[in-house]
Order: sequence, then C-alpha cells, then structure tokens
Amino acid sequence: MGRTSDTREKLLAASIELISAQSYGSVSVDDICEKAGVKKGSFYHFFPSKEDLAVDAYEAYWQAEVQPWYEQTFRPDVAPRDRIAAWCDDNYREQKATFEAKGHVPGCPFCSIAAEMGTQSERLRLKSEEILGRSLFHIERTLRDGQRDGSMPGVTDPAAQARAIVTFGFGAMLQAKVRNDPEVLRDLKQQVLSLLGATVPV
Amino acid sequence: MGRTSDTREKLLAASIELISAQSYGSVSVDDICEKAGVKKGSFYHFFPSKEDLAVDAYEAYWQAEVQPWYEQTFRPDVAPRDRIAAWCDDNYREQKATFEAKGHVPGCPFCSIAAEMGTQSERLRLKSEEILGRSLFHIERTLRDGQRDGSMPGVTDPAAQARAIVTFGFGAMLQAKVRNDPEVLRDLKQQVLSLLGATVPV
DNA sequence: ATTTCAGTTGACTGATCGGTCAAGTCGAGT
DNA sequence: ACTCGACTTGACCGATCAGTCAACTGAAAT
Repeated sequence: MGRTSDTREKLLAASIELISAQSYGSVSVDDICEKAGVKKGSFYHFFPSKEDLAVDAYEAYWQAEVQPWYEQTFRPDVAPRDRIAAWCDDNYREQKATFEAKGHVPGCPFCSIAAEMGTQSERLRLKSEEILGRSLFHIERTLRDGQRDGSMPGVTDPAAQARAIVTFGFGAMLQAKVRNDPEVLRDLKQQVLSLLGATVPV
Repeated sequence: MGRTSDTREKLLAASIELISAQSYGSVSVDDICEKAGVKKGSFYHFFPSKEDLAVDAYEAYWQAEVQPWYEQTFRPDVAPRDRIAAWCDDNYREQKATFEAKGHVPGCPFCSIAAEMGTQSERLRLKSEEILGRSLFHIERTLRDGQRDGSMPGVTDPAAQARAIVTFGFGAMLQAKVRNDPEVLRDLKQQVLSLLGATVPV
C-alpha cells in the first residue's frame, strides 16, 4: 500500500553530516532538506520536529557507522590491550583524516551535541548519554577480559578504570577540537594504556 | 564629553550567563538585550556583531570570575598537591551547586562553546584555546613547583603531565554534563592526583 | 551656561526560522 | 485495472533572526 522511499534515510544522513560538521543550532531544517534533496513538507511527514530528527539521526549514525566499528575493534579474539590501542589509534586517524579533508577537527559528535544541547534538550542529552554508555560498555568488558586472562595486571577495578579511560579519551578528543590539532591525539594510546599501568585504584 | 554607562558590562554579563546556561546558537541578541535591560540599538553601539560580543564576553568572564579564582587556588604558598586538589574540588562544588540551583550540570563554558562553535568560528575557538591554555599554565607551573620542592616525586614530565590533567579534568566536566550528574566529579581529585603517581590519603 | 558627543531609543528591514497544509502523485496490494 | 494511502509538492504562516538608522537625551568638560 502506498509507495516507499529512502527519504527518511537521506534526511538522517544529511542531518548527522551537517550537525557534526557545524552544530545543532546553526543547521536549519531548510539546510538539511536541501542537502538531502527533499522538500520541507516531506521532512515533516517523517519527523514531527527538528529535535526528533536529531535524536533519530544520532541513533541511526551509531547503528550504521559507529557500532560496526566498535564491534570490529572490540572483537573478543583480539587481545584486550590491542582493542584499547586500536580504539585510540582509530580515533586519532579519524580525527586527523577529517582535519586534513575539511580543515577542522570535529571532535566526538555525541559529545559535541551534548555540550551544546545538554542543558536544553533532555532527549538529546539522554541519547548522547546512552550512546556514550555503549562505548563505556565495550571498554569495561575489555578490561574485564584482560583481568581474567591475566594480560592486564594493572586492572583492579574494571568499572572505575573504564570510566577513567572514557573520560580521558573523550576529553582528549575535546582538547583536539579546542586546539583544532589532531596531533593532540597522537599519543592517546600510550596515555590511555598508562592509565592501566598504575596500580592505584580509585 | 558625552555620558558614560555600564551598558557594555551589563551586556557582557548577561551574554555569558545566558550562553553558559543554554548555548551560543540558542541565545539571541534580543534575549541578551532583554536580560541586560538594554535596547538592541545600544547593543550594536558597543558590539559590531553577536560573535564579537561573545569573544569579549568570554574574555571578560575569565578576567572577572575565573582568573581571580585561579590566582587564589594556585597561590605559590599553597602546597602544590593541595593546589591541584583544590582545583578539582572547586570544580566539583561549582558544578554541583549549579546543578542543585538550576537542575543542569553546565560543564565548562569555554569547552562548551568550543565544542559548539569550534568548527564555525575561528575567533571563538581561538579565544577558548587561549583561555584553556591559561588553565594549563597554572597546572604546569604547579607540577614544576612540586617537582622542585620534592613533594611530587611522580612528576617526571611537567608539561606532558599537566596536559594529561587538563585533558582528564575537562573530560570529566564533559562527562558530568553528558550524564547531568555532578557526582561524576566526586572522585576527580583522587583520579587526577593518581595521574601523578602520588598516593592519596583518604 | 553652553557645547558636545557618547550613549539611548524604538521603529524598521529583509532574511530566515520551525512548522503547516491542501492538493496532488504514484507504487504496491488486490 | 483499480484502489488505497504512503509519500511529495510548493505555497504559505507568524515569529524571530541579526542588524540598521535617524532622531533624541543628558552628563561631562569648557
């Protein structure tokens, strides 16, 4: 019944691309529609509001782009230490590639929209919190694996140390954006792994 | 000749308050004028654009509020480790106080505007970078002091370790904003001090 | 007391904002 | 082949956006 289309997906893709490169507040519904090659009436056929689109777009972006990369990076057959190292290096490479292509370090899109809209849109904040929680989950599971197989003797409190790694990792992405210099992340791997070397639990 | 007024200062104060609590993009010139009790014509008598106001407002906010706190916190007569501890605790208390008063963890305003506008306004990004560099300066000087007086035996590379502390500290403020929970910062002091390899008495 | 000009005012602009709507179009299921 | 409704279209809405302007006001310096 009726026809189908990929308009919804085009809107999701256009919005995440524009908002990640700029910001939620500076990207208009018209901008998104133009980028997606869609008329505004169609936009409001699929999404009740710009905010609804954004929430769905971040979830779709995670599922389409980030989740597959996490599942690849945190494969159980990779040594725990190498999973963490790959996570750091991939983040570095990605930020560096965007910087060289666009001239700007974009930072983490989930963190950026949370920093911008966290106090104004509880739904956007919750979506960011949820997605960043999935990152934490992979890190924490990795630390537990490393603790179990004895390859990470520095891990004494996986939950707390995973939170520390997430804090440092996304903090470093933020610093790279502030300085607009991807080289801030060059030694991220060593810095994060050294967080696990210290036997001082929190 | 002519008259004087505090209109400029009122605009600076109103804008930093609104933008910190909301975001750059969602605060209009009209909002700022209304909060300052000033007509828009006066706004454009003092500032050529909203962006110019924001740059000046962040600098004025640093000079009026943050710089005095830093100079108090990082007084040379305070033991280096206590300076770092106070910096962490004050940040925790401030975020918690705002959360209890307004219901939202605001995060660091300089980081927030950099996350929002860093890729769009080079002037705003540079101002954030400059101000965050002043934080780094105080931390690094503290580590050098601790290294010199022997009270921080874990300090081997003050510049690098200061960058790590800044990365972790502002990363933690970002996580607190993402989760809208100031208690994320409760153990910031212990976590930061453990970056230095120092043992923390509890 | 007069001059002078920094500062103030409120009405105004054209563009753009998020969002609406009635009138279509067209493809999948029958 | 026809129907149903998912989807598309473009005109439209009132509000708000950043920014302008000429006329006005009043305090400080003379």
